[in-house]
Amino acid sequence: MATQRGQNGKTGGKANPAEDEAVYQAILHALLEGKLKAGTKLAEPPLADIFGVSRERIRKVLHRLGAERRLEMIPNRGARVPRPTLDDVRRVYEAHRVLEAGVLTQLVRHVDDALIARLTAHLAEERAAATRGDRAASVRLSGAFHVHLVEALGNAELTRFLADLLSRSSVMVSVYEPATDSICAVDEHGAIVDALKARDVARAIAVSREHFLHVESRLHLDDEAGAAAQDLAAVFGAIRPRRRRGRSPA
Amino acid sequence: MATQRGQNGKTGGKANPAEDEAVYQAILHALLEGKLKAGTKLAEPPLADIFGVSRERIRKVLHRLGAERRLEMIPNRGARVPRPTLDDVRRVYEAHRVLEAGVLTQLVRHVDDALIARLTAHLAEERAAATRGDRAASVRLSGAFHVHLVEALGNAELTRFLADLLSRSSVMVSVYEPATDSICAVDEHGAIVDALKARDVARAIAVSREHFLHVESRLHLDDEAGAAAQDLAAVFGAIRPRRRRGRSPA
DNA sequence: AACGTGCCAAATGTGCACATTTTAAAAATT
DNA sequence: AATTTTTAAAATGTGCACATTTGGCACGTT
Repeated sequence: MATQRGQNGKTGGKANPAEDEAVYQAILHALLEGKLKAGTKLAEPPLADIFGVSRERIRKVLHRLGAERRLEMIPNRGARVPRPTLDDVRRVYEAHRVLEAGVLTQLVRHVDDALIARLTAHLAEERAAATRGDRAASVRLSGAFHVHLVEALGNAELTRFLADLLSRSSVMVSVYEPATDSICAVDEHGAIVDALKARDVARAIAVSREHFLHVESRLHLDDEAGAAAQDLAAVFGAIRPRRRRGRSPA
Repeated sequence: MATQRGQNGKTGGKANPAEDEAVYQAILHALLEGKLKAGTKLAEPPLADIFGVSRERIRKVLHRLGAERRLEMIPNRGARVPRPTLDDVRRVYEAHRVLEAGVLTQLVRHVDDALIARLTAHLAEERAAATRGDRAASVRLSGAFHVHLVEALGNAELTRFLADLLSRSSVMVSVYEPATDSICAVDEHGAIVDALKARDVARAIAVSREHFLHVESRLHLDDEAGAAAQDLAAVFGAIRPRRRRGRSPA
């Protein structure tokens, strides 16, 4: 058997329903991790080769990521990792700021001791990570704080919006690294909790606003994203060693 | 030629790139118009037959609509028009309310005479439609008012969020018809503009909040959505008269 | 040597032929 | 007769074989 078929010997076989998700998660993870540099071309044949799945499998995932605006799809020209403008980043941060203002407005009507306790506990975690010098944990917990705020409302739609914004901004930090230190200062998060505790909407919003503007002001263009980014199999650690379907006559 | 092929005689021909969009728009429009009742099964073969395109074309569109959460996709079991719970509708309205609170908070910082003028003009349109008794225009303009508010911020992300919520709630009104009269009272819209004019954030938010709660309170279950909904070709006015690929032997 | 033109390889897009699963209807058993 | 089992038809999922388009490279012209 010279030519390698999909994954099982059958012609139109179906088989693994979770394989789509695996490929999707792999590419998404690499994207969120910042391993895929902006402007990188994601061609179907090499990816199919790397993951050891059929091309249509890759194709479906790529188009899905395009629909989620995580990849830039150009008709007849494939998928590329988007190169966000500085304005794009600002727009995302502004949207996050506006959304959180609404969340806080609604949240002061439902604050109870349990919520304050949870947020306070989270602040302790953040401080611990900060003093520990664990930068990765700091970034993660910093984002999680804002997630906690929306989740307190228990509205799946709003939670989804914020998750969308957060994932998008986390991609962008790889291009416009917003700070050498932590993304969000723990003190500012603490100030938001204090304002919530006092049921002071105006102050909570003001602090939140200042907080975001503070982060935005630190953004600066990291102009090393010229082009390059020719890595590919190196990004995904050669998940499955499988060669492309050979054309050898016999 | 007994069996009808895709759309051109070729086997793997590509051809019309806008045909996907046409089918997508047709189904989306029928969905937003409320012509497709909740729970209706959208099978691929009949739709391919109706629109006169290949099954994979339909397939792609269906999955896209599923990714947008406009259709309920069940693995190996196809697509159905979702049957939103009353909680689902409330959640969407709440999200809209919270989002608009944030928008208004940000908007009072940027109000100028031009914006007030535009909103006032829109209010005039709404009143005209109301006194004219044009219910369709009233519903449309009522939604457009909230769109105007976000668009004033000039943030594409926020505009997209609101458009998403608005389209979703407009689908739901067909199930839980929120009012026999107009969706939004023009007076309440006017009150929001007044508060904006006075740069009074708190009042603007309060009015907006009451406005949404008012609409939500009118929601009631229209329990005729048992099942039925067996229409199909009737919904789409038999866009293209083309019979399915026949199995006739000769 | 610089620019424009034509050609060839690679990549994307699409219909089709199956395999698999689901759904229903018919048949058989209790 | 009602319920379970069997069976066939319909529908969904997937790989593959093309057609179409794109991009680059060689060749020829000015």
